[in-house]
Amino acid sequence: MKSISNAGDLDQRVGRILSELRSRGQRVTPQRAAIIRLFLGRRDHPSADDIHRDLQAEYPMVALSTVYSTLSLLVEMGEAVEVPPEVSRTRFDPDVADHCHLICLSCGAVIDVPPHEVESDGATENFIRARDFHAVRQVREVYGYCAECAGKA
Amino acid sequence: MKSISNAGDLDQRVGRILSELRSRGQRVTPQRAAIIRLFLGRRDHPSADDIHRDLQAEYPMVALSTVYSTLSLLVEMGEAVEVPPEVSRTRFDPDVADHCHLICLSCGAVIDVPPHEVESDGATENFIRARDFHAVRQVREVYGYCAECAGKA
DNA sequence: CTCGTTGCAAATCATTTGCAATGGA
DNA sequence: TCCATTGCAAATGATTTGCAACGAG
Repeated sequence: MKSISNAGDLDQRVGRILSELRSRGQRVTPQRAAIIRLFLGRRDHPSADDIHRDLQAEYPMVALSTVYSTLSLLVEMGEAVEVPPEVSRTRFDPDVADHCHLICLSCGAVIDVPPHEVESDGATENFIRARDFHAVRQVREVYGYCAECAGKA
Repeated sequence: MKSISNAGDLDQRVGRILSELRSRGQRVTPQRAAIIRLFLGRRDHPSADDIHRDLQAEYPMVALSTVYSTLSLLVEMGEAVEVPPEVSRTRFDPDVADHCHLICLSCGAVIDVPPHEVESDGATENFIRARDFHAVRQVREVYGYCAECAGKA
């Protein structure tokens, strides 16, 4: 279990990111800190709008565009990963380790396959190297229907 | 080499699809036939707009919305696969076999990894089965920078 | 005090939709 | 003939952008 599973680890990661922001000459505003803490604490794959909505309770005045810009910043820093919008909007994943997603084509749910369930793929690695492709992340996306949606169909 | 590599195979696949359309009670219009033939003949991953542009030469009056609807039809029939819009727009892949894509985050290029370079992943299959997830396709998406873009950076 | 950041509203851009006209089956 | 399909234009919905006010460093 190397994942961020408790408050201590979360605070540590948030702190590290805020420091890195400062050292990059960028500012740590209350909005940013709130967005980052809330996002990193989630164990699912929220959209920018999800984050924005969740923020309303404590910070009613955070603009959606600020949420977008902060999430982009995290992606740029390698602290978040985008899950492409198969069903409507882009989702963001605070787990940046290479892993596998099961994406439901009906409800848009994104289910994580734990890393230890995913085998590495030596042959593909060789191909990537041969092509001189600089991989930054890889995700196996399995598209289909989750148990619930398959039941309804 | 089981892929569609020559004109005969292409015509055969186009014919099969047009027949299936008719048998589904749907109509085979000149626009549809043109879009389908042009799309299936491509060995890359065109966007709806790419197809529309290529069509202008021979069929100046095909609407972009018609291209969209025809491509959706192909996806629904299992004759095309969507590549989610990591960089701007959705691309469509006429190769529906499970395979692997290298997606360049800079120029948006989609490079295919030939099927025989991709190992199957037994552990993930087990997880999928255990979750009762009905998989319809899986694509390993490797995000990064192609040789050309990496050179420029 | 300085600029990076914010909130807002307007702009963009891909994709979808409404609808009357068209033309395959 | 009948109804699926078309072209067009307008609508949608996510994301981005322009800009003046704000506030962290």
